[in-house]
Amino acid sequence: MEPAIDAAPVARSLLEPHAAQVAPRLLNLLLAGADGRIGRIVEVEAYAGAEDPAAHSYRGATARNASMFGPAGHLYVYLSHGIHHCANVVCSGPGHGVLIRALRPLAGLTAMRAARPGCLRDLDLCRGPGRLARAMAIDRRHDGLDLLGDGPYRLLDDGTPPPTDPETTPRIGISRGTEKQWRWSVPDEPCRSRQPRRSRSSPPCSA
DNA sequence: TTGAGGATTCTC
DNA sequence: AGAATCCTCAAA
Repeated sequence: MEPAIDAAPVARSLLEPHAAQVAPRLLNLLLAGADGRIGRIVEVEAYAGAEDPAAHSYRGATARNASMFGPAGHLYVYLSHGIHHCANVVCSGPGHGVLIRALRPLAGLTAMRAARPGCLRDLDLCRGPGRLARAMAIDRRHDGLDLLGDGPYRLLDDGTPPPTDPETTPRIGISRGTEKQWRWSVPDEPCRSRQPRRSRSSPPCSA
């Protein structure tokens, strides 16, 4: 048996206003879903609407990204590369959202394993945005869903504060806005996503 | 109507 | 390094 988890809903005011302000606050909160699946948020990225060329919302609202312009605390889910779904928490800034990039699995591991056949280690179940959406059974049907109500997916606080010294790095997998240090993660957390493959054109890591 | 380009992951 | 895989959006 997994231990019971005592957690309370998150206040909507936590998601105001700017995604880059909100993102590090989400570290160590819980994402809960169907079949008792719960994971602790250990890696996030901020996307900030019209001021952020890397954001899907950069050029304004479209059919795909409409939920990014809706109420804070709702989900924005998109399909990446025609294969993987990725989940964001919408912030109050227009077109702002926080991409959840990795979770540490806490409960509902059986359901997560079943959703991710071929995943060998529990550490890897939610290690990456596409993987965690799969493990939590999140897809485009959940786009726009409120995470702060009584819905099937909820953002919860079990009293664990965000880290005082989160690791800060550039965002992963984008081609514009790469100068912004808008990726945050919990230090020494094994369930963070892998660093991207070093691109041919970028200089090797000196050592 | 067309086509280039993905907020990724897995395998070779 | 390359593939899988399909939706989105800007441009024509």
